[in-house]
Amino acid sequence: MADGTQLGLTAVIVAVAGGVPRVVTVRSGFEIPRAYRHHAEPPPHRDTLPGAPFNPERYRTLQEGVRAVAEGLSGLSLRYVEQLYTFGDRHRDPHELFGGPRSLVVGYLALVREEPLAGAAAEWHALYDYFPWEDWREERPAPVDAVILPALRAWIEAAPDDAARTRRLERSQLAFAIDGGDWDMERVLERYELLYEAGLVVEAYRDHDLAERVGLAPARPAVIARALGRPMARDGRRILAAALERLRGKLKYRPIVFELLPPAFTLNQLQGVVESLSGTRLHKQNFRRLMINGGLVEATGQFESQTGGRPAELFRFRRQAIHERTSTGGIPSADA
Amino acid sequence: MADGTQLGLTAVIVAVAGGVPRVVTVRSGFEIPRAYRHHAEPPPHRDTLPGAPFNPERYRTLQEGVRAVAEGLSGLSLRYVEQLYTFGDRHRDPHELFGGPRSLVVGYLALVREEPLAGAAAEWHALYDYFPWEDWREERPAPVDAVILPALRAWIEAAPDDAARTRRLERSQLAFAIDGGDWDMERVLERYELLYEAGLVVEAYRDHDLAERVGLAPARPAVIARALGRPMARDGRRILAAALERLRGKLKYRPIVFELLPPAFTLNQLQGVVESLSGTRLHKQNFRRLMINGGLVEATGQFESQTGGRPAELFRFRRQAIHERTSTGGIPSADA
DNA sequence: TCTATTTATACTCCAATAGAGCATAAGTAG
DNA sequence: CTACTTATGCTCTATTGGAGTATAAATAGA
Repeated sequence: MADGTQLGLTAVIVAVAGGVPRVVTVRSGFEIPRAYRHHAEPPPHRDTLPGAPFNPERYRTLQEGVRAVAEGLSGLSLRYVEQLYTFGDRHRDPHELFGGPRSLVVGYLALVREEPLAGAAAEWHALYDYFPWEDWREERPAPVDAVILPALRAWIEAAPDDAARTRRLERSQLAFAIDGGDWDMERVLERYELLYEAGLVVEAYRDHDLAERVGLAPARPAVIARALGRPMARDGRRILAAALERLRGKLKYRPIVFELLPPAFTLNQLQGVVESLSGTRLHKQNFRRLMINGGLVEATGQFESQTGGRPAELFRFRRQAIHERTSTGGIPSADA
Repeated sequence: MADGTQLGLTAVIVAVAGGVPRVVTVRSGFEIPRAYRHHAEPPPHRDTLPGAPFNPERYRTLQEGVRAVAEGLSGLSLRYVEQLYTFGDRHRDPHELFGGPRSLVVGYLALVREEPLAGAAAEWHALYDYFPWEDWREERPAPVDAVILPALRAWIEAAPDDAARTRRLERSQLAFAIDGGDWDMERVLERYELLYEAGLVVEAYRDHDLAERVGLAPARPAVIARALGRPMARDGRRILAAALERLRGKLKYRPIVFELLPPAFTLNQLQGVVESLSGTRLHKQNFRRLMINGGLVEATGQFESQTGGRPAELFRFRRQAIHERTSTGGIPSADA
């Protein structure tokens, strides 16, 4: 921009296959500028969300812009696109730390049916590799008790004053259900941000370290307790967290899961996709009841026999359901 | 930006007093560039949302940026700030149509307790002056049946082909409950966008007309059925619609109303604020039950006697309620 | 062929919640 | 003292949501 900032568009492209939610990443083209080579090695991790600077001459809307970029990089056809958030914090991007312009990124969520990737440099990665603390389908994720809670307690204690301590404690309660309370599956972004601030994800270290090496005031404390999850280039994981949060929130009241499924599917497949994204197990019979009585799906009369048991009827999404206020679109409660 | 776009920050500052939700506007400084004066008069309507270009040197985050701008222009202290959406459609801004750079705007929602405005050029305006079809507290708003539904039907008929007709019909059903169905109070932005496209708000005409005068391809059909509601400068009403939609959506599950109220309030005041924003009437006894049993508020033991009847107990917000998963934060159902 | 196992589907039970209304309390205005 | 207004307490009932039981229809292996 005229004022020395650059506007980028970034897409979180999500698909689910075999109960595993995945996201498209591309190889990062980031190189540390020559002038700074003696300061630092290139960051070791390169998973990058597909994106590009916005070209205002070419595209009438931002959404057209991301669509073109994301479809170009991945070779996929996006079935659903939704704006997430615009990120513009200083010092969370190595480009900027090495003297590049201040970068602003508009993040988008895109849903597709999983297919092999055409783009040379694009690949699918399991979503929960980036957020191992978010998948509660099998059991309470091990890192929560083993790493996160103790580290958060230490971080709370280490607050500079009482007011800060209280704030840290309240945020930890809300995001991670520290000291009892319920874990709210939707607060994905809050959890990531807290882990970043508490120094539990590598990106916090990277940003801090780079800032220091190029002589800028560190944005965050340098205390790194332990790195959790697979990192991403730039601010990628933060955008990804926003995407998962939006997805989980929307599952409850808008029928967007169907964008991830083939035209005909069994109720078990449907449930599997919902569970994989929401990160919890659901009560099968109630899920059934909700989908059918809620009018979200209708039977096709055809059957799938590769179920490993009794054949399952194939259903299709009832498009009219969108117009019916009763349909919650939804998710029943979690189930042990 | 380096690529000929400009990034602006815009705030929708909302307060409620006496059952009337209001929003801060400033006088627009927009002048038609000299070179184009012979083409057009300045637009007649000047209500403008407070905003300014983002200064990346000065502010570490976008949120710091809007805060400073909005507090500076209004003299208010913002109690709650939340990013809404980033708008970047071409041809929806007179600045751009007259040869200015492509403008991108990050919209924010801000909540305050209503106070007199210090800023010279800032003033409060009733929110529903801009969206007369959104206030269902007293009765079904007159413009819906008198203007909107007939005009939408004509617009649907006038579609260029069958596919477009179907799309227009489905969107109208969803947004305006055309042909029966329920009016969904939350779909504020969808309704505004539809009215814009159907030529029922003056902004559509303004954008089309300006585009034509400066020799650009018209972005929208020129058919203007009738102008509804008070217009705003630039893309203001669209951002305002996004703000109201977010507000209505959030009322249901996050306790944000309290940001609009004094520290102690009667349940009737609380209900009045919720009703004024959600645009519906609620069942008083059930609202009471939900607030108290849900643990959202606690009695102070003090009483307000200026009620016109039996004195009402004053309550305060229970901050801990945020941590309790049970509290819906919420709104009971509508009530005739 | 028979049996164990797996998955699908139907149905029931019960507790919690939400919508609606009635009744009473405690003020104010005439 | 009466009529009216708003506040507050409580009940009744239909709906919904969570959990469990029972039955159906396939496959795999003895």
